[in-house]
Amino acid sequence: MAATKVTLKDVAARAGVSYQTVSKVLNGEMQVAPETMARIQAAVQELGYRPNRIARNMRAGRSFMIGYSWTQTEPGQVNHILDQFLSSMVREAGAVGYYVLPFPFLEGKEQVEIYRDLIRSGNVDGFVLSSVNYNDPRIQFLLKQKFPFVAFGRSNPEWDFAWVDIDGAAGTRQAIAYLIGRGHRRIAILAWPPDSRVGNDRLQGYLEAMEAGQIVSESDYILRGEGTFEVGRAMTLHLLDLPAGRRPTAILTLNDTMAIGAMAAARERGLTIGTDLAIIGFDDAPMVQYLFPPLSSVRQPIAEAGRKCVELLVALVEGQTFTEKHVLLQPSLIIRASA
Amino acid sequence: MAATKVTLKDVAARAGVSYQTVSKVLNGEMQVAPETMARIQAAVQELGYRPNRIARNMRAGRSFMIGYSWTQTEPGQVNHILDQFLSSMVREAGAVGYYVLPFPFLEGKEQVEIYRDLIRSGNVDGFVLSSVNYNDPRIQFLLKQKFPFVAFGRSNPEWDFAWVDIDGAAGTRQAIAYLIGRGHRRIAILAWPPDSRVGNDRLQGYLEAMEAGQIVSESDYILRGEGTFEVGRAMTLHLLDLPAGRRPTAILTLNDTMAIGAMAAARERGLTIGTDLAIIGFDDAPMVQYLFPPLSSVRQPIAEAGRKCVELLVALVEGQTFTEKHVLLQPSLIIRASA
DNA sequence: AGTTCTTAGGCGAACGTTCGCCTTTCCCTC
DNA sequence: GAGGGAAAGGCGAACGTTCGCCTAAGAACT
Repeated sequence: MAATKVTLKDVAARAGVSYQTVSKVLNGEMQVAPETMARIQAAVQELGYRPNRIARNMRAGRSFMIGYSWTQTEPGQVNHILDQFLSSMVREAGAVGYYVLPFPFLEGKEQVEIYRDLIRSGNVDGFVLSSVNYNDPRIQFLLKQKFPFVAFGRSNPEWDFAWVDIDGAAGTRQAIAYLIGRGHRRIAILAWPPDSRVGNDRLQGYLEAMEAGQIVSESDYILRGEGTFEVGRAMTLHLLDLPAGRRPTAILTLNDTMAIGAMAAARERGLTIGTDLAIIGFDDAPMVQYLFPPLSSVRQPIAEAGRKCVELLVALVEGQTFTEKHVLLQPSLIIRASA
Repeated sequence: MAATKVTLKDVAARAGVSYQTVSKVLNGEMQVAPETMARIQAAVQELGYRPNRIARNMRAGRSFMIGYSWTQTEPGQVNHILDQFLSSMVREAGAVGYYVLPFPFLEGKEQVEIYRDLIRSGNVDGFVLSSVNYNDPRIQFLLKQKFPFVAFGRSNPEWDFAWVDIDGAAGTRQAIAYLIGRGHRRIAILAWPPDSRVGNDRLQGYLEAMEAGQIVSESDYILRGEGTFEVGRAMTLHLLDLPAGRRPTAILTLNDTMAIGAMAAARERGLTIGTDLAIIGFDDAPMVQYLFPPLSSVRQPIAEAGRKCVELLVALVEGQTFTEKHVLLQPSLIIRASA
């Protein structure tokens, strides 16, 4: 095996030049005689030389690492996002000479400490933040430190920072417009508590689309709660217990888990999903296409978001002047049998 | 902001000692006068010093990084594993001073090249391998290079390497034993092609449990195919079309996606799942508890596997003599309404 | 009184790069 | 024939650590 690491000096010795010359030649910073070039390349090839990344980073005073951490989902929830998002970040980062460094996600006061530590120890050149919400302490901290970062998700509008987000309102607008087009008028939405920025964004789309369809959105069609199966089921049962003329004919939920809860409730009430009651979810988790009936849902371009986050961050880190520091990606409505 | 990084020399200047002394004191390799100690600690605190990880690694000649890559799932499949596995690796690694370095997963000939590059560039001290199968070229390569790695999953029995795996046969044994205990005799299994080591392992458990229950396992109850919804559905339709007296009363599948396909098939034939036909899946994906009816499945201790992989790898990297280089973890059967 | 031991800390070197500046050679031009 | 410039490459230094060895001074022992 390559028991002993091959260094510039080994290559230089074999090629008969100084090791600094090898470095410059390999980095294209120097013109050498063609035969010297050939000797160096041969030596590199034969010894299997690769520059030591640690030494290089040391010299550069940078790590070429992008810090990323994510909330681990509680059991019963899926993080189908992670695979796509992380994979695309890793790929995009690799293409421009960076790596992604995952680190544990902590809640509360300690959370910012990890970021501080990673910065001070020179472990990362920048961060990508996930699960961003209002008043995010990480954003506050990083802004104060003037340390490069890109948020996947928006936060307080008065803060000035780079972000990539999915246009949730556009997603719900599409869904509602579709339902209206199918003749629905009594359309309910299972939304999230008002402290969720993502939830508010998506709810906003519902309101806009209802207004655009000239439908007065009744307040008892707007229910808020945690995005779980149980909450989705309970809310739906509540809606289905309204008097016949007031019972909604369609329900939009802000995630798929709630939609599955809604489907369970509809089944309990003996309704046929898709005809008696239309249901549309959000996220398009991989399995929802196999539900009975297959669930219509709003799909988010996650991989694209990961790419964009890295692209923006690298531009920031390398001080490039770039056009836009905000990227809003469009989700798409996937229609299946449930609506 | 900490525009300029704080180094040992800054701390030393403020504490009035040489920077090497600061280093030794912080690493507990030197006794100093209590007041000197206090001055040093005060300086560290005031300046917010953290050792530069790159410089430290450079000196150590190691990266303290664990390379990891995973197969990105095709759309329609979930990688519910990744979140748990990666989170637990990151956590465990962090606890012992390591980080996890994700890198792109490539198929084919290039795959080994990435590993070679990461080794030569000193990027990682070891690897954790996922999606291991027979004749895995990565294992062959790393064994030849004598480079530390731990596989999550077994491979060719004649190869001697450290691995952590889930006892798939034990999982299917439990499932079949349960079905037999419930009075089932005609039990089919939807298995995978014989080139899948994981699939063969799980199938083996089926065979053993059938034998233990003194049931002759009929070859037409053992179907093999890709682990998709469509294949699961098609195989199940085939089984349900057997003559009445030969039709299986229970089906075990090697993953949840096939089980969901099986459920769809049963529904198409007008059967009530759980009573007319028992179905048990494998993996216990987060959403299967919300299916109708909720799917029984075999749950794997993924987080524990991630922890163990890191534990073994670090022991290998640091040359510790350790007891066992093979860890076999036990899955558990989760019974819900489908069986 | 000389020797050894212990305590407290200093100093140079090294890890593998990259960067800036220097030297040598050769060719061309006036 | 002196001067200039390009081409080809060498050399020292630095990034921030850690490590091994050295020194100075006082205490303790013979």
